[in-house]
Amino acid sequence: MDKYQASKCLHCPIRSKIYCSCLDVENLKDFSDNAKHETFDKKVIILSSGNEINSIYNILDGIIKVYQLNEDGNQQIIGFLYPGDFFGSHEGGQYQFFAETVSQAKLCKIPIKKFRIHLSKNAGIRDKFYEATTNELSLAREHINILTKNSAEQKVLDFIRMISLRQHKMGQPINPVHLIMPRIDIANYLGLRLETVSRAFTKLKANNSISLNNFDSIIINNAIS
Amino acid sequence: MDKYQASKCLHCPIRSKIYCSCLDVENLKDFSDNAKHETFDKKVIILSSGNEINSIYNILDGIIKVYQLNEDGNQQIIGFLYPGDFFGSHEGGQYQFFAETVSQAKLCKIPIKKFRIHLSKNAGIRDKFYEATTNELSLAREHINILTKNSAEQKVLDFIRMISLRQHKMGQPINPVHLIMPRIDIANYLGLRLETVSRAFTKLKANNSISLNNFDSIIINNAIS
DNA sequence: CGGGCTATTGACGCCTGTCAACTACGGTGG
DNA sequence: CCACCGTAGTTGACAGGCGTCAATAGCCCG
Repeated sequence: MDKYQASKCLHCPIRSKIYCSCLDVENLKDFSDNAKHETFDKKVIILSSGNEINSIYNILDGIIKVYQLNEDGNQQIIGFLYPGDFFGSHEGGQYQFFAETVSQAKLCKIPIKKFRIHLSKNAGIRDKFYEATTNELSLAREHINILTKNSAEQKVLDFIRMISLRQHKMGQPINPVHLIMPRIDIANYLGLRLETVSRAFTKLKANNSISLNNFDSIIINNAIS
Repeated sequence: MDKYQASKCLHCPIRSKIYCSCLDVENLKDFSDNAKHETFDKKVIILSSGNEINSIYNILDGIIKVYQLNEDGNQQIIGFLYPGDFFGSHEGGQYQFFAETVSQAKLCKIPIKKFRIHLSKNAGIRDKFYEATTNELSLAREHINILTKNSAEQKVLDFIRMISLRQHKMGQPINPVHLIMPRIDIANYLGLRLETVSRAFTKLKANNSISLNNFDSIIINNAIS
């Protein structure tokens, strides 16, 4: 069992891209003992705002959307997470957001109590973790930048570029861009309606800014402008 | 000199609302020795994106706007800071944003090297600092929530409420709300044009949602809806 | 009193939201 | 294998809201 667990983290496909990268073999084994891999179907809510924080999740495979409910009870998507991202932390007793699978997903789940022990005794993890938070902050600000663009076409193009860079960071090519999430989620993220997003795609095709293979496979024709 | 410096932090009007609150007398004196108070006119750029990080600033009095330049070179305001807020940190070698005074402002400036020494040896400050970063993150998400509202009227009303809460956190009453920043900055923050913001104010007055004393002194008539 | 800056208001065209119809794709059951 | 249905995406028509350009009003400061 121990052997299997240790190898689980040792052979983790995303370890180099996450806070665990700073762990030595000893600590990694400790992590392995506590980490549990789970697979989820699409459209499954992993955690909900207001629930007691009990675990932190690393994404091994698949895409997760993170959203809040605004005062009217409407969903507001604040981000899409990819393999190598994690979610579920951020002090305080309760989760401040919802996390839901967009596609089928494989997650690595670590009890928050165990995780906090690592945080307290390992400065490396602490730093990585702080870094991850500031990274979230810059993603939020990038989101803000997109939201203040004044045409739907520009917002959608920026969105596609953002996803393109995101998948590039995971070692995949810039093109084609795979938009796994449905149009309605893109629209929500951009503060638009799905019809408007659909029209923006049509215009971008007409512009030759992009080409579509399928709904979800897009080629950005011009890196500029 | 030392005596004056120590009393500077001891009598600091915002100390209870900032990371310094966790300092004991000894460390406070150390802070005092390094902290420098400076007064700035309105519309003065305190720090610029891309510049080497050399100081961290606490706001003693006045309002600061924080902005980025997007790819077109346009200003995008990402926040307004009030007394008790600070800015200038966030690891990496360079500032990632611009900070500019909106009103006349009084700041407390601390060399980053000295500050990092405190960070490394004082867990209390470290925690407070991490907390401040997550707080920034939730402010950014609140901003995102406002930006996705689909009417200008709603955006402006949300903005006024946000500022109202902000000044309440500083111990001032909810009403009247003082909008120190010009309409053009509000418009920029909300992703609108200043004419649209102006019209939104007019509509909100007609609705009886708000009343205006002056341009910058506003009463929210109905806390609900 | 005059000049410059900021805010408001007006006119108009375009873009986005809304409602609705239609198409494309995938899965299920006969 | 095909018919059917449900879900997701596209397209159309129309009205209202926002951006744009322009003129006017209000305020501060010299």
